Amino acid sequence: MTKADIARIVYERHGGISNREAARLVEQIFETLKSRLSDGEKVQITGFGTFLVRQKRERRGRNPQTGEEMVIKSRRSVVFRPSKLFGAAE
Amino acid sequence: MTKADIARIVYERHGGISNREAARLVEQIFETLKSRLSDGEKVQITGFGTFLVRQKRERRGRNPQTGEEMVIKSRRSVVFRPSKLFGAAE
DNA sequence: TCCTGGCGATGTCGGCTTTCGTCATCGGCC
DNA sequence: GGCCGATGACGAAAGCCGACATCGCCAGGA
Repeated sequence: MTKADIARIVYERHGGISNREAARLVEQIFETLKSRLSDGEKVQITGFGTFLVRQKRERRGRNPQTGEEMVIKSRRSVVFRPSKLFGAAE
Repeated sequence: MTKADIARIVYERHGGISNREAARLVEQIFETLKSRLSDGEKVQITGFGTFLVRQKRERRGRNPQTGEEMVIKSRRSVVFRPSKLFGAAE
């Protein structure tokens, strides 16, 4: 499933907006999420899950091509914590 | 940040829809995502990230309250793979 | 609908990091 | 006002991430 699929479903279910507007809305929502997460902000979508930003420390790894050890730099990552309300999680 | 914040931003930036409609849209989008992921489907939002459904095998754990060993049952989980395009991931 | 540019998946190793069970309480989302 | 999510305890097992080339597919514009 992709953004286009989501936009189509929004268009079909919502009514009153065009396909194009639906696509723009979907784009806007994910751009907003991305922007906030990039700023380090936590995002909580009740019933869906929570996006958290984690700061990961520098650590050792290796170049998988050469086998040489190298440093994986400290960086931020985004983790998703699904809501316990997800169905069929069996 | 929560669903309400996202809805407000959608309302502010999009125009032509009410606050309430914006909230419904946001709700609809995440309900759709949740539903598809619950069905085991992968969801890819280019530029944002990919949600994957993983089947995790049964494994050992322990009751944190009693210290007794117990089994963590096999189950499905959703993992999020952020796009490499996330900014400020430094 | 087509075309083109760009995004994402894939595989490799290994030391370190994260996962998850239960459950009561409280803050906050809807 | 009711429901959802965060929190913490332990430890075996699962997952992370570097580089990078290639190929499949997404997405936006015409």
